[in-house]
Amino acid sequence: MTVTIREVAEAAGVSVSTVSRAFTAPDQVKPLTLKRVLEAAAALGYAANPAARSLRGGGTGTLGLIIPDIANPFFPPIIKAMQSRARRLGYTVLMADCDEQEADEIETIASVSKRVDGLVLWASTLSETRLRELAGRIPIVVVNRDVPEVSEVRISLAAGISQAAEHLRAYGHRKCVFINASRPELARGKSIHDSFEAADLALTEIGPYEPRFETGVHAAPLILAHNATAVLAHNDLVALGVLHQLANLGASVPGDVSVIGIDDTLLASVSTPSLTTIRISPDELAVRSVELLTEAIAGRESGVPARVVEVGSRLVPRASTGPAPNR
Amino acid sequence: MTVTIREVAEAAGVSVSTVSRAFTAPDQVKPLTLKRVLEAAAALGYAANPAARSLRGGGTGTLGLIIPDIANPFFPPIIKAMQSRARRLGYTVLMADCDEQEADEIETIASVSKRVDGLVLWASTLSETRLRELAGRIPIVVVNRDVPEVSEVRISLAAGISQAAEHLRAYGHRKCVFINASRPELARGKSIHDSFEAADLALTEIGPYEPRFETGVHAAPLILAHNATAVLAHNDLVALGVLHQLANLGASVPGDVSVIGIDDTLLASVSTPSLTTIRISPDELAVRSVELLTEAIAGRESGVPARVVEVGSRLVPRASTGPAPNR
DNA sequence: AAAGTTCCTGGGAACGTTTTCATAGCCTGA
DNA sequence: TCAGGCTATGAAAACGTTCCCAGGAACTTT
Repeated sequence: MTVTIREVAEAAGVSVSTVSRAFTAPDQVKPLTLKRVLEAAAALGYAANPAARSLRGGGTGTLGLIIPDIANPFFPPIIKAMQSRARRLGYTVLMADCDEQEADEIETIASVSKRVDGLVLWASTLSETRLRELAGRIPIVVVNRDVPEVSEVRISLAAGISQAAEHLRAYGHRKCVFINASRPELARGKSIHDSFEAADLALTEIGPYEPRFETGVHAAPLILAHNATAVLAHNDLVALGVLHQLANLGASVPGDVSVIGIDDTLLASVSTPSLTTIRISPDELAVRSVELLTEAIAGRESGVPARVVEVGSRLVPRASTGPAPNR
Repeated sequence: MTVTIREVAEAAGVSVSTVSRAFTAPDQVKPLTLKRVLEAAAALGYAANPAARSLRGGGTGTLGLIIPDIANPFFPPIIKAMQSRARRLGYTVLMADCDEQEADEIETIASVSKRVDGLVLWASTLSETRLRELAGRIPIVVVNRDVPEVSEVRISLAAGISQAAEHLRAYGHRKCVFINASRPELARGKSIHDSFEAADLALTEIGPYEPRFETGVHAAPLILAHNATAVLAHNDLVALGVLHQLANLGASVPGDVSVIGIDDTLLASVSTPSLTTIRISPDELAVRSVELLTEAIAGRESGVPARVVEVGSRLVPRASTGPAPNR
């Protein structure tokens, strides 16, 4: 049924070794022979069997991607970008969602790790010990987890946050609320409070809550109660909750309150008003993590040291921010 | 480095055959022996090598899922549901996005088809001939493509559409605009016009356009120009474009115009006002397609005939629809 | 007690590649 | 002209399983 290397060899009048070389090391076979082999292969519709190849030890040609929740609109563009990037390097991406559950993540990793050459773990729920142990068995790259001797892609919101503060200050705002639902990247480096203070903006933090739409809904009246004229939300989804409830409360955006999200998901660009937000480039995230992972795979034997790369952010001003109201 | 069946056999004092049977046909090995093998395997941390298994002919244990665009918020919940369903059946899901490009789809299928036991093709761009030819080589299930002798999951919007019509009629609407961007499921069976006519509602169709946010933006003034008090949009995204632009034009929703979307994506539940929409259950879609595919895989040899199953829809009333304005 | 069954286990081939090693032909340089 | 090196090719082992086949042990049945 399925056409193997042997049949190609027969058709081309060469040995299987030569056919194999024609695909994996074309420069080692005489041009004329190469042509014959390639033509025979094309005529028969031959495609190498990945199982046999990886059994022999050539790797699986697949990169694994473990994501906490695909339904979070932050991830699809990243997955997409990783796929196209990986494809260009000859890899397939095996993506798995693990519902933010540690048990699911462990099970998923176990079932996937034999099928891939390496793993990108997004916001893993695993303990540092477990991650290091895993890294000993298979090349991994973690995103937003700081574990020694493991390559990491680190998101930095610093630029976006300080741009947001300046943006609000330029609009004359003085009081801002931050709706916190625990982003690991905010716990690092210069604090969000420092950035806002640097722009001479008073920042009140509320939470931590769950990162859901309802959190924004619940937070909206608190913003008004604090007499704040601006909000920075944990992410776009929470910001949309704020927008929703402010409308219900009769407060206009940006007339009475300016709202800023984080992530620049699809949600931000299609809301009414469209949402000013802090963008983290999915393409850059994807390119970096694939780069780090292929690097780790290539250096598996030779022991290339782990690397950390930082991916920045920037403010994308849209319609949900504007001049502070005069009081 | 990696632990194989042979080492387990040695540790348990049995042959490799027995170890293999302990995992693939436990009832064929004596309980005591089984216990010894399982313990040895656990102690060594043994996990079967999928490459070897599939090379031998046991299938890959993977289902392929080809999607036109993951960034479309309709898909993530489906992918998620398919994964959890497949996992319960012992399968892994290999998802690939192909950007709605036929060339990408062909390439993707080629690179993926050897790694999976079967394929679910969502809204494939492939010709019917190609699909049938593909079906001859590997079990496939198509979604929303009608090709003879190939199993299909078919989305039916009939129920949702007629509920939408009745819903609007009950609110006193008489004129409605439909923003068309070509959904194959609307071209089948009772037409959308018939459903609206049955509810005594005049329906004006505009388009076809591209299914984008901007399409809704562009369509909004046309709705007012038509003197319609209700809109049915191609999907939630387009509906959000309408919402956006109606707000800019000073028309209130649902005060002046009622808006209905299709798909019930995340967008619908987080917009302001929240969007009345026609829901197609992602879980049912996922369960059905996995079911059909595993069926096709199991019946590969025995030649089980292709099946078609229909997945229904229903209206989810939210805040974007209300009483028609008095004129 | 012999013959037939059933149950459990082990040996070994096969799956489709890649890669090491060997070999044969050819070229280079003195 | 011949030693030595390079190039192109083939033979065969190995990767980790599964599964067919065979055989021994333990039961039944007569």
